[in-house]
Amino acid sequence: MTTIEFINKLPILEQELKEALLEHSNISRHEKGDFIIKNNEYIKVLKIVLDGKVRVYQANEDREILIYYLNAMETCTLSLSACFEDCKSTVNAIVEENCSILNIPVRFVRDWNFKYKSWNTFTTNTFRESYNHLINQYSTLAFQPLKDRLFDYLTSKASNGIVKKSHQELARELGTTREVISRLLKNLEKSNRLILGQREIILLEKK
Amino acid sequence: MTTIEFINKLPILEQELKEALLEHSNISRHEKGDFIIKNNEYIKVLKIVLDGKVRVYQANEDREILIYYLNAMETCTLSLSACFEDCKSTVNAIVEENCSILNIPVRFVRDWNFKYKSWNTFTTNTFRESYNHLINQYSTLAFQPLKDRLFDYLTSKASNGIVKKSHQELARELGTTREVISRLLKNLEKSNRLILGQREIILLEKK
DNA sequence: GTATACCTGTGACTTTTGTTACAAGCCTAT
DNA sequence: ATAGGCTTGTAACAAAAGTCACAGGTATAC
Repeated sequence: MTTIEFINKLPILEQELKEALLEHSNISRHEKGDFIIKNNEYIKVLKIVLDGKVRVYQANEDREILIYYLNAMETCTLSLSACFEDCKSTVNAIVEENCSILNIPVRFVRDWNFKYKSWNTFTTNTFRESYNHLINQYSTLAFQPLKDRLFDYLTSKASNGIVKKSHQELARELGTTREVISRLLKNLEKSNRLILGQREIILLEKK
Repeated sequence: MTTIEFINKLPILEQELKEALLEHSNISRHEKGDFIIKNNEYIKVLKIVLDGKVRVYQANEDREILIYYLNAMETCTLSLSACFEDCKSTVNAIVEENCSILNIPVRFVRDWNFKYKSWNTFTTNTFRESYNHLINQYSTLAFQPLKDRLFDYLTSKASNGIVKKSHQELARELGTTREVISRLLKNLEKSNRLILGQREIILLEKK
């Protein structure tokens, strides 16, 4: 995707803003495994994924937990947040599928926020949606047993009832370890809620 | 606190905005135990606490978890979020100390966001700070054992090394049950990290 | 093919957290 | 002073999650 194609997909009305976006942003390409953002590094640009897929997560010594995935046309809310105050990242972002990223220096993002109405709407919506989503994740984490979180997560990620992920990946996404996921999946299989394959899980319940 | 006193404490520059705030907002007073916001109700006003204290939390059948406290001069980020899209609350908010609340109908909040620069800064900062705070809470919840979360929470809430809360209150704030908190506190006492009293916990470590 | 890295299964055990049940202490209002 | 409600303690048990150790399967690259 080119910058122009991207801009035309955004709900942006102002011609001037379109030109500013073209002038001040650049596109970078990244391979699977590249780090886009590292914990404790300063964030200097707003990152918008044009295509591919990026995993944004927090890590402690031995475990990780997913904050969000960035898919095509999605904006990294944390780098948006950083646009309004110089700060270090508290998360990592790693490329899961080769991707193109639109980079916009933070000062423009900040300025445009009051200058262009559609940009203002864009940033506000990004914050709002991310915040609401995170609150839900938070109380799910607090209240739901892992078994349920796992099953719901599979349901949400399935396409045609199939999830193509390894147990290790699921563990990283749900903040636990591989063995625990394997055990829970096996239990779910025994109760006929899914079928396990090699890097493949077939769900037996419709949404 | 009056609306005018409040407005003068805000980092608001535009005279016109000050007048609009005065004209379109109202102050309501609430007693301890009142619900300000209930789960599943529509949010129609932005709520800013002028004084007193409000607890905003999520609940499931038998447990609760704190989202945030609103103290004097603090804004309910979730009601701010609701200003930009009609939606139901996913949380409850209950008055913990008698309070005055400034209520601003959502349509003004939305309009002012692009009309007045200082209001725009105010809303953006509110979102940014809340989002960053919640991300931290999230990974703490995912990775830290309850014992550590409890101790850190006590440290953060202590004034002069003392926390005046019952075990039940702590359980509600940390998303668990009273018995669990009692047990963990007793362990912490045994390892000389604090001293337990009646509705009082004396911390034995400096920050 | 075979080496290598990833992927899955699983038993045994530990730790953490939640549940149930009950006893007793403290505080406040009448 | 005493009743009722909140507060704390605690044992015993159950369930959930994490850890360790090892075995064997699968896929891919050379």
